[in-house]
Amino acid sequence: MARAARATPRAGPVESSRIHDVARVAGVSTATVSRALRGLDRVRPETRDRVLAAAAQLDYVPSPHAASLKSGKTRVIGVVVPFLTRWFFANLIDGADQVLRQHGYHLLVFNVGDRREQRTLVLDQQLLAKRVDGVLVLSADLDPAEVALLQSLRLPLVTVGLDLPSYDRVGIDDVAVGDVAMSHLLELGHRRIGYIGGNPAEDVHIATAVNRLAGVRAALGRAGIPDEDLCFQDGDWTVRGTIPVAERMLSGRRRPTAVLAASDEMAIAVLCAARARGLEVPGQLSVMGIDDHEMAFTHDLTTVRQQVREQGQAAATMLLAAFNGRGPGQRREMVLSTELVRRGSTAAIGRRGSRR
Amino acid sequence: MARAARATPRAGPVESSRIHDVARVAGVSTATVSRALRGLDRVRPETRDRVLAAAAQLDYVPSPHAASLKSGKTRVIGVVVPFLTRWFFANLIDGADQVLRQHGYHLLVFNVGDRREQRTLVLDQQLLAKRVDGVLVLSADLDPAEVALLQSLRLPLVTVGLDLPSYDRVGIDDVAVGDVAMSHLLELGHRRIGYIGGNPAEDVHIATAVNRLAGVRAALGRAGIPDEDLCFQDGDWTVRGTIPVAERMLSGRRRPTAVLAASDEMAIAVLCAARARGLEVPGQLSVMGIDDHEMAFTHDLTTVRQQVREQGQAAATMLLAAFNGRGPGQRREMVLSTELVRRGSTAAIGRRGSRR
DNA sequence: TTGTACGCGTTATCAT
DNA sequence: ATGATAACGCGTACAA
Repeated sequence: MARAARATPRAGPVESSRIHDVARVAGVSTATVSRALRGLDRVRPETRDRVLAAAAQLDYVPSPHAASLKSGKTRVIGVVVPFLTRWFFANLIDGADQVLRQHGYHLLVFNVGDRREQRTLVLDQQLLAKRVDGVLVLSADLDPAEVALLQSLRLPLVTVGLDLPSYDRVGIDDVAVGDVAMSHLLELGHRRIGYIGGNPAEDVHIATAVNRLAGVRAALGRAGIPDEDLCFQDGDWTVRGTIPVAERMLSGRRRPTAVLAASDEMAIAVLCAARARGLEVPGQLSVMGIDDHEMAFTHDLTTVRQQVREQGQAAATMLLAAFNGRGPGQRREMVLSTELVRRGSTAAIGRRGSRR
Repeated sequence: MARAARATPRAGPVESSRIHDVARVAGVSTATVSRALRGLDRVRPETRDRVLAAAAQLDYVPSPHAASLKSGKTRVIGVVVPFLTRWFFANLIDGADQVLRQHGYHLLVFNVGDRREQRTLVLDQQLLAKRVDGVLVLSADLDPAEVALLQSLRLPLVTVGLDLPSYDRVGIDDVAVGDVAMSHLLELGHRRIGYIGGNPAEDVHIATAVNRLAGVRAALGRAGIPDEDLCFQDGDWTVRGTIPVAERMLSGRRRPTAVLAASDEMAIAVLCAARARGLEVPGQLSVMGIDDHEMAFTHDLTTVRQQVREQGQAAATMLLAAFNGRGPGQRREMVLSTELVRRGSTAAIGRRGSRR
């Protein structure tokens, strides 16, 4: 504040001031400066004011490196994420960042990609060990060696969208989500149904893929749908990658009357494939996704909403709790609610249904 | 590598080894260890091997804080960005990250939001000063005080999507982009045309808004379109925020036959508004965007493509060049090419045009 | 309540 | 080619 207010940036290289300078100006020792600035007690109010004034005057900011060296704390959180650019991950990070920033923490992003590149992460993890106070792992499936590595760091760690035994966890009930979604299609009278799930052989979203599929199967089982009425395929969670899959599904002999995809991106791919084949949605084909991706409503896509940003916030809050001495008591889990969002891409079988 | 290979994580807290331990095991001094590990010369190959072996055996990783304290280098880049979650910024960051990671740099994200919150950044900038070796500023318009602050840091800095005098810059030719887009609609015979631009009073994308508008006006001027055939509105670059704007534009007495939006997100909002009013695209209304957002093709949206990830990569490369002693010679600018992408949302006036 | 002095783990300088 | 040692800037016993 004071800094920005000073309207006259002096010329010449700015020698950033050190704690010693503040001590000199305030007429105290460096130890007192340190205590005063960090709000510790055992400092006379009057002295504290003098120190604060001197610090403000000198634009003093402690060197984080020197502080870390001594204290072992970095006020930096490592975020391990497979993709920065996907809606889901960007929103998780955004939510976490908002909370952590408020508490004076910064985010160091470890954009590890899929498993192939992830190897390069291993070394980074080492770096991570001495660079960060805690770790957020977002939907990146880790192999046992990597998990062992993380454990050896003995760092507070919270996962989102995956289940690492013994670590705090934030997520949604993916089984219920799959069930709710499929149940919606069943209630509309659909029987010949396609499902595009995540590929469990992939490296990301594994738990999500497995659990949503389990929910889907549960709903189908209750409805007593025979297997020959089903068409299951695996997608890669993206629009582009799923289009060929969707085309295959829509071109079969016994075309389904409804398709559920495990993500909205994949559902949008189904919409594209349907448009390419001249199929009317929802007249000839109902399409449904999961997530309520920010673009879902632009396609009038029925879906099951999850609160992504909120999950990021919750994960960050858990991490902060771990810092504030919530001992290694028991593991914490937080499951956020989800919600069916009916839009125009699904309709009762036989009815024409009108899309907004 | 060696670390991950060791299949037996020992129990008990892992005392990470220090340079002193490596020196002891290798039978040399810490100075030699430092030289050997950093690939400096003046180390006998044989000695280097002994050091490397000892380091591997001990899983030694240098403390970045201690190294930074002494060397002044952090191997961290600060990225100042208004929004993490928007496609454009996420892809810029992703591109930059890919290049920087390869060179051993990490990304520290400064998600500053719009101007209101940005104030909180000011203090962070101070932190930034001692934490990072360089700065990437992405389309965030900074007020004079903030610019002065950045300058006082004397740090290498590259901007993307804005023009900070005297700093390296990566971008596209937004004037040409606006011109090309509007020219496409004009060539299709449209005369009554709507334009949804960015609001120049906003804090982000200011230069983009101004320049694209200038290109649009240039094309209109050449075509001699009278002002009464135009309808200009400002959007906020997002789908949600632009829908009311689009609805207003489509509900006027003299509805345009074509609408150009300064971003694909805003163009998608126009498509939503058109669908809500039952307008056929492109039969009754041509719609065009700019960017080639990842979702543009799902709406079969004609647009002008820019290479976003590549801009991030280019900016990172420039920053690296600045580190490698490209003296303060002259300022560097890099302008990436753009390309008209014709899809099904635009058609010649009067013709029905068929959407895929 | 305040000051002194040491140590955090590394890099850089200088001597050998 | 290698080693001894002094910083780097801060936090914190411990002494006063």
